[in-house]
Order: sequence, then structure tokens, then C-alpha cells
Amino acid sequence: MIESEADYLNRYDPAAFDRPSIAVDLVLMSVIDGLPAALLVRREEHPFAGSWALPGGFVHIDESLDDAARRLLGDKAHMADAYMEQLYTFGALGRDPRTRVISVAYFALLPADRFAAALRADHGLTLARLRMDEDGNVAASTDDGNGDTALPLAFDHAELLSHAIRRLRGKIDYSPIGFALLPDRFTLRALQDVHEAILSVSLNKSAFRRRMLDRGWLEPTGERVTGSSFRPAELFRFRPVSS
Amino acid sequence: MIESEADYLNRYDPAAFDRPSIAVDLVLMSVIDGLPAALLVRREEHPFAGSWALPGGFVHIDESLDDAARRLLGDKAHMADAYMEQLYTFGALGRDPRTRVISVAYFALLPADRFAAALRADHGLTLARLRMDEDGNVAASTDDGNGDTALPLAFDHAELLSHAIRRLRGKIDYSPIGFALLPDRFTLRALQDVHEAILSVSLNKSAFRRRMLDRGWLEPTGERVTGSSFRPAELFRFRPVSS
DNA sequence: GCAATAGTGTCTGTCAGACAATATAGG
DNA sequence: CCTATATTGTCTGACAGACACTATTGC
Repeated sequence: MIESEADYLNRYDPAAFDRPSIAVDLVLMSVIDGLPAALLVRREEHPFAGSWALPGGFVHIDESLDDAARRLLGDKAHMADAYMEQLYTFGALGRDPRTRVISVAYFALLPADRFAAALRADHGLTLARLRMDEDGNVAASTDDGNGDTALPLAFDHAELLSHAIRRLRGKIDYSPIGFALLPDRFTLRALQDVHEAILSVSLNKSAFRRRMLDRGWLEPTGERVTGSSFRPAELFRFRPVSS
Repeated sequence: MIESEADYLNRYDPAAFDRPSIAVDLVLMSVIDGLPAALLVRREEHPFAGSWALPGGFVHIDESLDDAARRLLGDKAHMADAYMEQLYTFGALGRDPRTRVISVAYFALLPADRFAAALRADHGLTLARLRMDEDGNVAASTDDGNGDTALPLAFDHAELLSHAIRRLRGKIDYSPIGFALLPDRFTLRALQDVHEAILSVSLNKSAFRRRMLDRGWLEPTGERVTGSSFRPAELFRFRPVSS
């Protein structure tokens, strides 16, 4: 089809049209105490003052989306790298009441120890436990010492979290992304705990071991956990290539 | 974390920053003659003059991404509705040599007859056959009467097509999206042909029938194909709810 | 030996692939 | 009856869930 005149003008004089702002929001995830968790920031200003939001920021004109996500990972979570994947782009009209903002959501998977380090390094971050109900709705809460306190979520960020958990659930069984949630060396029980937390089901022990070992992703280190008062478990390492 | 001043200013004065343009590109797909197919537009101007591109356009300031995709479906493919899904957002720096454009790709699935109708209605559209090699690279070609002629693809649109085929491959076996590629009533053989074209493998006939019938998605109509000189196949209908 | 968890073995049901057998339309 | 495709039936191997059993550590 011949390009219409409107398209032609639009392409060659893009400044003639109002343009949305483009942001990247990060779902920084881990598994903490048997539950999926994410890092949130408390909003101090309107709109949604007092609610919690995902860390994010605008995309600069001279950086790719992936670069923007990596930059924000460093700025907000104080780490140089992590497993990261683009999730979905949110572009509804009223999602930010101030102005038109389209957000490209990324999610990053972090081992629990690096998650804890980010929380120590930046006291503006809050550790949120995530629970998804049968309808796919996600609620965030935090342990404030007296138990579980709900954290109201700003913007459409509950929806972003829901997408992140569903993506993770869909991929964890057939892709090696689960290993990004564990330290370098880990036991099969720790791996199973991560899978159970993400999927929110309990898995059969021997079937899980069989399946994981048959995948060819696990390399026995020969080392074992120390300090247990019972039979120590073997430590495994993730082996990236299976061919 | 307290919002940084830069973020604050950015949020409240977004015009102070250069902003990328936001486009939506459509991967309009079907299965034609046993191969996945897409509708392309020939580019008459630089850059990529003489190459083929996916139909697309800019997102207006007062419409959501989904609305923009639906609008373009009507403008470019002349149809009111189709199964449509957001695919991925492409934001590399040099992807459009003229200016910074971020493209949100959507894909739509169309039955072969509506695909053919779009081609008749709009002679600017070209039917492209898609072939994906082992590395996931997609090549487009067309049947110009003398056989298969390659169609060079503009921008990063080969990558968009690759994402579309991979998404389709990943979902067709466990979700009912395959039915969006078939007319209202269809035979099990036609359904199998669609699956084989998408997955680029040949499937076992009885196992396929068993699996599909067990899914609970198929409703026998009691009617049969007419005009065959052999045993006529039964026509089925897709039944959306399985509960 | 006891407690507690790691790790193994075996049975069974489900399901997909292979492939043979039967059914039915037009001619 | 013949041809060509539709449809069904059966065997078999792969694999996951259930669950019991064995192994090993500190005390």
C-alpha cells in the first residue's frame, strides 16, 4: 500500500505530533522465605502518595530500552547485572493521571543474598512479599515486625507484578531461569523451594530431582552443606550449556 | 527511595526531554498453502525503499496501545476485529535511521479466507510466505508465478516476524489460538495442517485427534464436508468455554 | 540409638507416538 | 469393487506422582 499522506508527514516531522513519554519499570524479583518477593519504593508525592511503586524512570533519547533497564538496575538496585527480560508494555490512557506515559516493564531475577544486599545499600527500598490469588490478582505485603501488612500499589503496578509472576510461572519449568534466583552453589532442596514458591504448589521430591537431573543443567560439585545436624545435602552448580 | 530531583522534574515537565516516537507494527498472520504467512507493504521511499515492511503507524496521544493496534488493523487490513495480542517492544537505537522510534509489535491471527479478502481489498498488500531456519531467522518470499521470490525486509522487521512465529509456536499447543487461523467450521485435518505449518513438523494423526478432542474445545457439528470423492470429514466448531 | 533430612527404588496412571484396522464417499 | 481419505483401536515407551525405603550427619 502507498503510504498515506498523514503517515508520510508523521514520519518526517514527528515533532508535529504530541508524543507520549516512555518509561521503563523494573520488577526486581527474588524468592524470600518461601514467597515470591519484589523491591518497591514508597511514593511520597501525589499521585498515589503513600502507595508503593516499582522502581523506574524515563527512557533517554540516546539509549535503547534494554540499556535503560540496565541503567535503572544500577541506579535503583545498585547492581551491575542480573538476569533481565522484557515483560510487557503498558499503554492505557489513564494509567498515569498526570500525563501520557507508556511503560515498558522489565523483570529481573536476583538471588536472595543480592536482594538482601540491595535492601541494605538503599533504605528507600522495601521488601514486598507477593501473593497471587486464583484470578491472577497480586497483593503485596511486608513484614513490619507485627506480622503481615498490606502495601497498596501505585498506578497499574499490581498488573505489572501479575504479568511478572505469570511469566515466571510459565517459564520456570522448561527454562533455566530459576537458577537466577539461587546463589552459585545450591542444594536440590533449595531449587525445589524456589520452584514451589513461584508456582505456589508443593512438588513431589523424587520426581522433581529426577526431572532436574535429567535436564542436564546441574553439575554436582562434590561439596556438601556444612553445619547441619542431619545428613548434609550435596551442592550443585548450574551448567549453562546442555548440548 | 525518595524520588530524585531529576526524576521529579522529568515527571512534571516531560516536555523538557526529547522523547522517542511510539509506533505500533502489526504482524498479520495466517496459514496459506501449508506455510505461515504475513501481510507486508512495499516501501517506495528511503530508507529501505524497495524492501517490504510490516504495516504500522504512530500511536496517537489520545489512544491506548491496544486501540492503536485495532485502529491500524482496520486501516491496513480492512477488518473490524481479529484475535490480537501484544508481542514485544523494539527499542534499539538505530532501528529507524531517520529518528528514534520505539515500536510496539502486535500480532493478529486471521483465517485464510479473511486474509484473502484483505488482499483483494487492498492491492498495496503483499502476501508473504514465512520460513524460519534452525537459528530462528525468518525469510519472507512470495509466489510471483515463476516460483518463490525472496522479499527483503525493512528495518528490524525480520526480527518482529521471528518473535511472532516463536510466540505462536509456544502457544499453539496449549492455548486455543490456533482456531483463530481457521474458519468457523473446519475439519480435524485442517486443524492439524495449521498446527503442522506453524510448528513446521509433521504430527501423528491419531494422537493429534485424541489430544484435540480431549481438550474439550471442539464441538461436532454433525455436518460433513461435501464434494469429496472419498469419505467426507466431519466439520467441527470451536467451543470457547471448556469448564 | 534417635531425630531429621538427603537421596533412591518401585509401582502405577496418563499420555503421546507408531501403526494397523475399519469406515465411507464417489465412481 | 476400487481409490482415497476419515476415523478408530491397540500396543508400547516415556515420564510424572505417590510413597516407601535406605543413607548419613550430629548428638
